[in-house]
Amino acid sequence: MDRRRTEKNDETSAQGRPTLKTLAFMTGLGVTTVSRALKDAPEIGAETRRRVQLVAKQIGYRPNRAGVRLRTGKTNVISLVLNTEHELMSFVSDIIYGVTSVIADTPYHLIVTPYSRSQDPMDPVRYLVETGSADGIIISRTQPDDARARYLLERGIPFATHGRTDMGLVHPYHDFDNYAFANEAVRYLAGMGRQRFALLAPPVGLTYHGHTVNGFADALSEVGVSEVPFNTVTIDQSIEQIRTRTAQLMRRNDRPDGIVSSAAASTLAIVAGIEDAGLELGRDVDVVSKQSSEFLHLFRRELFVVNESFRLAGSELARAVLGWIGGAEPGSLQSLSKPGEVQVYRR
Amino acid sequence: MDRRRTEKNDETSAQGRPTLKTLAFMTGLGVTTVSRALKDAPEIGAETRRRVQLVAKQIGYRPNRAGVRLRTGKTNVISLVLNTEHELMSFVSDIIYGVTSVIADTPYHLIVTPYSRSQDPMDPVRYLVETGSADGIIISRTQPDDARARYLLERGIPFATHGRTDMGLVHPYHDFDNYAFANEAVRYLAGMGRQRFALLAPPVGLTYHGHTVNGFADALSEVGVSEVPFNTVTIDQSIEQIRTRTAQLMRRNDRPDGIVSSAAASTLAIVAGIEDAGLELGRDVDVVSKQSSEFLHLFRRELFVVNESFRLAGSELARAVLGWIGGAEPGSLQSLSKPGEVQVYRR
DNA sequence: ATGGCAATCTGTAACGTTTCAGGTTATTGA
DNA sequence: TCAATAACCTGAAACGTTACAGATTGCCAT
Repeated sequence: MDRRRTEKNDETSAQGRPTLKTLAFMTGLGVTTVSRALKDAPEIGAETRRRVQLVAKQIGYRPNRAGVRLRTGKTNVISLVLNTEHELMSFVSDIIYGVTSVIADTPYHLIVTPYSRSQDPMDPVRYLVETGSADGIIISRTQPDDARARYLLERGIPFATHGRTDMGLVHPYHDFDNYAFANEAVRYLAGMGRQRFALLAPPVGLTYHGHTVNGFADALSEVGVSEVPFNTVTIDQSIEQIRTRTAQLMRRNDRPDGIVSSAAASTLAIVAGIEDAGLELGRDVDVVSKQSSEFLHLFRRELFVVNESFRLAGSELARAVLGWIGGAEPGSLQSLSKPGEVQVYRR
Repeated sequence: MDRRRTEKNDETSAQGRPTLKTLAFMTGLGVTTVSRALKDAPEIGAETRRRVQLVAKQIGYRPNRAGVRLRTGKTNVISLVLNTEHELMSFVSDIIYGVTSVIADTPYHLIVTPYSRSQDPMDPVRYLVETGSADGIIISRTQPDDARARYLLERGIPFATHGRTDMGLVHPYHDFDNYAFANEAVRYLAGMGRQRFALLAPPVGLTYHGHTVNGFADALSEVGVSEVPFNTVTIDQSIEQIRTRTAQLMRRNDRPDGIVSSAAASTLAIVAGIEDAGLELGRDVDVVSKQSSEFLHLFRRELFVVNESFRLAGSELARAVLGWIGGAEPGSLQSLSKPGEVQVYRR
């Protein structure tokens, strides 16, 4: 159906929402002038500018996104690309809140672009670029050699990664210092007299797996304690797999007496596994875990935790992308969040 | 900057992504014909239709969203309106996954429109409608007399609510049967011999608060047991508030020996409160809790749980909105999810 | 042959915006 | 006084799409 107004050449514009044409008619100016007045162009007289802006405010003019997008290619959209299967629950909500809090007083909208386990992580990114659906992109599950980052860098599309890459290319990112986390966790436990350490690491392939493993290994050798490997189990595995594997581990003679866990949900499974093996948290073994929201202390108050804020990650990432879109140097839009103190709840 | 191609009247179109004009040139047809051929209009010859579609597929033609939107007003966008402060963590991620899984093989994009505690919940909805930013809207935290639903109904904007309203107006919704949940929870606990019940309810004002309270109260009188009121504390309160209040409650002489909790996160606090009071879960008191992901059994295996799937809610809501947009009767797009059996983990 | 009709196809205009290439005044300098 | 100039303003075109209102062609009944 054709939405054209009944009057062919209407200047009445009583109906529908106001456009530049409406403003032009109301102010008696040309559409061009109105357009420029609204964006503070210098060749518009100061009074005209004020007048136009006043009227625009009064009648609640909002630029039509489709018009702008068609004409300029600017979408005013930031896309958050998420893995539907793997992302941690709190990750998604917190990061969205972080992003939206930054985006709130800008014309940007946030669209969520999902991809599933089976898909190539490049698919959603390629889709966004090929269809020109976003001005900026936020990606997570970053890899050391990340095809998506390379691709986006090649086409000059502003983006930010949650986690760093390691390809010698510079781009905005936000990351949590997982090296420091794992390192300090080991030192903390060693300081309590713990000797044999296990690490439940992030999935192999993601950059922060390396960071975590390195921080862990370096601390082990620095304080002179040994490792009991978790083998192939990572925080990406199911609760049941982690629980079973932990129980196995805890039944060995050389079982760990200190465990470092990279995710709060996995820590629940670890503790369950410990107790399945008939051992007691805080007596037979201590656990330091990352968490992104304050709830582990309710679970077992013997747990030691380090907080990682995904809300902060979301806002930093949004700031980074907007910064890049706004012309800032990509290299200046990188941030690394340091872990706080290990927190104790036991009393 | 003007993005116009270098050749004023180019039919070469080697650069940029293909448009209808490109297709028209390649097939030797008019732009109109191509447009109609792609949407299977009947007045286009069968062979022409196939030819155009073949070429379109070959060169990877994708309609320009801005063009379509400007011309037709169709945005191909569904907006999920979220309260930034209150929504439960798992709620957000699961519902997004549910929505995106349905939307995945449609041209729709999902945009997340946030609003904060301080804002009128109408604000984001009004914004979406006034700027014509979405073809369909999903809202949560539904109230019995919901201004947003009324508003959207008035302007004929397709939407679906998570939770029902109670205004005598018909619109799509998805809801979990919280009446049944609370009712069955009480019956279950009463069946174990529990006598004095407390309910940690959803926030007053939301429709499902009423459902939950009614299901709870009806069961109490049906099985002839009494209530120990939680008073003004609801699942919207902070962990600490719930914990403190629970501890207070548990120190009373007529303390509850059966508690029904409407949210998993709150249940953590309830258990902490119970233990703060020196009591033991499973011995002095039993708790039935809703949860949206399987983790409470790891927390305390004495907990009884009933699962509510927000992923299902997300997909049902998306289906409902798309159905309405597609012309289905709003009344036919309502679904109510029944709680499953109370789950036991204790062994 | 001719008028009518069905089957296909097409050009134009319009959605709301921005850019380009001027146009109109008033003012300045000589 | 007159040309040059600055300061402001403007119409037209274009982004990619779809609806409208025809064109064109071939075929059939008369």
